[in-house]
Amino acid sequence: MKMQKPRGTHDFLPSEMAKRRFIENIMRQTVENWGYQEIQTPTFENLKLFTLRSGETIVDEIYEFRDKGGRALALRPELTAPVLRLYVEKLQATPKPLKFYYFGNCFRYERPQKGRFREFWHFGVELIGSDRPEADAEVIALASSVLDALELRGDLHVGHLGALRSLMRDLSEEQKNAIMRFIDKRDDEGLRMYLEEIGAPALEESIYALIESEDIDEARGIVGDVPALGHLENILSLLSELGVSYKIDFSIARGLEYYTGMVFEIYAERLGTENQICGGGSYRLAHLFGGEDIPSTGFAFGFDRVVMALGDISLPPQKKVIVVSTKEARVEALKVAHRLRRHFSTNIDLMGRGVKAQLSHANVIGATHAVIVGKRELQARKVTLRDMMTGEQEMLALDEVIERIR
RNA sequence: GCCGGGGUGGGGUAGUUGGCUAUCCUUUGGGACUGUGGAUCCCACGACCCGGGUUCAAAUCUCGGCCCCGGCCCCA
Repeated sequence: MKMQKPRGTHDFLPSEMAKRRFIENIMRQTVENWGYQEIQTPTFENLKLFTLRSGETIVDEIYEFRDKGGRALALRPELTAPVLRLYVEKLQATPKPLKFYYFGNCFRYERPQKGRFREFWHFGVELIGSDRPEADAEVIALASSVLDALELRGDLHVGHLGALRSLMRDLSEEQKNAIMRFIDKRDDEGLRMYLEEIGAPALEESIYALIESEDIDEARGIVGDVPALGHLENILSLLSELGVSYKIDFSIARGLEYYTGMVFEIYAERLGTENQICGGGSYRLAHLFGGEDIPSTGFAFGFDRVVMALGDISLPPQKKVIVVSTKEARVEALKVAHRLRRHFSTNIDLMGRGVKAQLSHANVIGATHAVIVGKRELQARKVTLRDMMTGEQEMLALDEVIERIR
């Protein structure tokens, strides 16, 4: 029986990898220019790191296992918790703010569909140590900047959980979280029934009025002049100054109980149901992992969805050299290839083919240049450079060849 | 976890009222062609997703599983 890869995973062939690396490098360059530094955490962590937070339901989607020492471990389902775990473990006494970025594979046991896999990649940043509007605005603007660098159009929605929460200030945490889930799911009927059940049907009208608010003043008219709105207003005006376009959206609930303030999501076109390519917000997690309470803001791009949303993109052309030789010049050809490999991607025949077949192969693999070494070249102490596009060729010294190809 | 559509060489396919050596294109390797690519011709390699059942006989019918695609649920 033929072996198959596990469900929901992917093999990436050279052309796909070239595209992914190209995209990844643009994202890296962008966040590094904003002063973020790369970190890497383990592929697996203690299971507890992911179950400490809200929602035991998420455990169903975690790849968990016991190692030979009986430790309960889990393949990471996301990277925010590991980064904050790292912060608490090693970096609490370092100058703030801390600005990190990561790119890594994550694992969730979910039903695969378009844009959703069991192994997928997250590219994200975490800004640790500031809860000022400038910090939140920077993270949003950075996400927007990543899209700009990729020349990808995205629909940015920004909200603040404080607005909804202040509407519900008289309810219990449990009730608030339940309502947030209904809103996040856009389950209008479920929400109405729940509000009646807890004896607060009057909330329905104001909740919907808030969700439909299109600016801060409108929201103020509903929930009053609460600090959350002032904070959001500051963030938004900074975004406007930076030329970032956004839509106010108080319906972003994110289902996450550790998100505390600003939240945002970015959607791309052409992706079907799973069209969210980025999610982020400000949160407090460090205290859950045994550290001092500290504010953080971050985002994560679903890298695979970004790749899909970009569709077919043309990559910068690469020089590709192949050294072609006759039998008597094989050793010299190896030396020539060795020299060329200090500068270019260079191939040499490994199949024992004749000159004609070697050139044919060069054509098949898309070589841009062929460097031919044979009896005549040996005698002249030169090599022949052939341009595979034009077919023009000329006998030159090897140093000249390197200059020509470059 | 639920619903729908699928699975034949590496890729794309024909073939199913059960029946001859499973069709064609492409790819790959070799040759025609021992110093010059893209063409042409020839040769070769290579497949019925897995398992059970029905049958003289299964790619074809049937049951279960696995996997793929799309949707639902969920989505830290």
